[in-house]
Amino acid sequence: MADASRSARRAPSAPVVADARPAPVLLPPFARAAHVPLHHQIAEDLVLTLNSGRFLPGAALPGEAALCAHYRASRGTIRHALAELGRHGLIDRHVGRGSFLRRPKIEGNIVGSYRQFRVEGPPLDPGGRVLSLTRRRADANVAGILGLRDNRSIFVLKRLRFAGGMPVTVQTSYLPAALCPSLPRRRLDERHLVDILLEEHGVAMTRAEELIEPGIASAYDAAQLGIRAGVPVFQIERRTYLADGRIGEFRRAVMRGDVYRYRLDLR
Amino acid sequence: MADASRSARRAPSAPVVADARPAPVLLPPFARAAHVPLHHQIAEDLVLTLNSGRFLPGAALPGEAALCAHYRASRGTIRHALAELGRHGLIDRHVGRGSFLRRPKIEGNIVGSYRQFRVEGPPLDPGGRVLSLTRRRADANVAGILGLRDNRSIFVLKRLRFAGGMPVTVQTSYLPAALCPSLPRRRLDERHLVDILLEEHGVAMTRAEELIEPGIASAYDAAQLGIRAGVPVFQIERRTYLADGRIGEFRRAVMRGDVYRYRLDLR
DNA sequence: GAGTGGTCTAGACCACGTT
DNA sequence: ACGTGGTCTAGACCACTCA
Repeated sequence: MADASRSARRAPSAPVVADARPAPVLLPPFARAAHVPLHHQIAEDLVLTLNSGRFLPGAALPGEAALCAHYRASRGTIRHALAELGRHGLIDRHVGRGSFLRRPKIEGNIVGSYRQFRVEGPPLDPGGRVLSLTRRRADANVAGILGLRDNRSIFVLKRLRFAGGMPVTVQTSYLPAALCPSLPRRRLDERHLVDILLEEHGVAMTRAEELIEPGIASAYDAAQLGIRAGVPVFQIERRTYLADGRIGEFRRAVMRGDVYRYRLDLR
Repeated sequence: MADASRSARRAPSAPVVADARPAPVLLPPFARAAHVPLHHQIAEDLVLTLNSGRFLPGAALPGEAALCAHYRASRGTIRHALAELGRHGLIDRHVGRGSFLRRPKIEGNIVGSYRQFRVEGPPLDPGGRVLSLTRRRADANVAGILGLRDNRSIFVLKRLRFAGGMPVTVQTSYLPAALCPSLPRRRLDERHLVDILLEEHGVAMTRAEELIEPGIASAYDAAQLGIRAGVPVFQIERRTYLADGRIGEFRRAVMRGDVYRYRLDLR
């Protein structure tokens, strides 16, 4: 079907307008290997073909039936491979229309197609130096963020944290006191907050969300971190959620920009 | 099997040590709805159950066979749902052992389990004001980054880019001239570089990688961006790759920190 | 109406880990 | 030896899109 080298598709009676429809994807011969999952081989083969640069974005892939024939595989296996490509953002799939080589979105939106991110830098040591730990009533601001009524009791915890012994981030955490009647200073020196809440209070933090902005080290932060005031740092807000959707911790952190950076992979 | 409420498992002759093996997951009754894919209903049901807080991390899920019976669905459907949960990082799966509620890794590593990131802020307009466009020989630095031999011809393009008419980022791009014999200033005003390379030179950029650091606006950047010198900005390095792995563009950018921020979702 | 991808089933064989 | 998840097949019905 749909052999693009045939020019007959270009409606002979209509004026020849640049169709903007790229030539469909043509697959090279395929030989399956042993000892590696077939769906994986097929996915790899398709990735190689589609990334070869021989086809334009928007090009139509063969239908699933055609792929079954070409790869001599069942539809389930083909669909397994295609689903993988779809998740990786290499192709778009539409019922009733077909599968298409994805248009590169790398620039269109500021980031169209996600991929992965990493934080590059040394891993944080557990715990850290407790700079202060107080229990007080939530003001309207914090109460709003934590989703509490005003005047509820909260813990405010300031810690300096290290990576391989080097101070790298100053964190101020706000926690509803209801979650953890006690919060011994000692434990916070050497353990992750997440672990303490889970193992000593049965509170599971399942999800977190971070907002990252550039900032400038204040004199106070700089003194703690051993850097000069005014140098660039990351300012990070984190909300950590409990299983039921409530916020278990709200945290503001200042992280050294000379030690850490974020890496994004886009496709 | 493995009914943890039976205490017989705790080797009666051995001393009673806390086994650390959490109670297995017990599923509530399930009734399927109409008009929504079964695998999706099952996945949702499992998410709700696992996130309910009734089970500890590490708890074993029923085997696939048991799930088939419980949900009265075929194994393919069950596996479809489980694969989804696995991808979302809610469960860990191990051949020969089973599936388990995932242990929260949110803090252990600086980021144990990734999820997604977004850039929050207005989308970039295509094109932008060309501040300068020169063609010159690559010095050792740029040649090294682009993977070229010294003295190869490159384009150096400085652009001010906008979002909804507001200047938001200053970009300096380095491109091997071999990719695009011509690079008309005019086109760069109104089109994405990626699109120009693809449609006018048949060069497809398939992948990009960004490094993000905090920085401080220089007097020059600030003037272009309409902000004060010294305010925090993002400094972004981007390498964009061709299908064959070569670098098609190396770019340094300064982006307003008061307009954009990064959001990470961790699980 | 023909072709597309989405869903679902039933059954098979396998390598792996535990016991 | 047994149960686990991983792979693969063959066949069915559906809703959707397009000509």
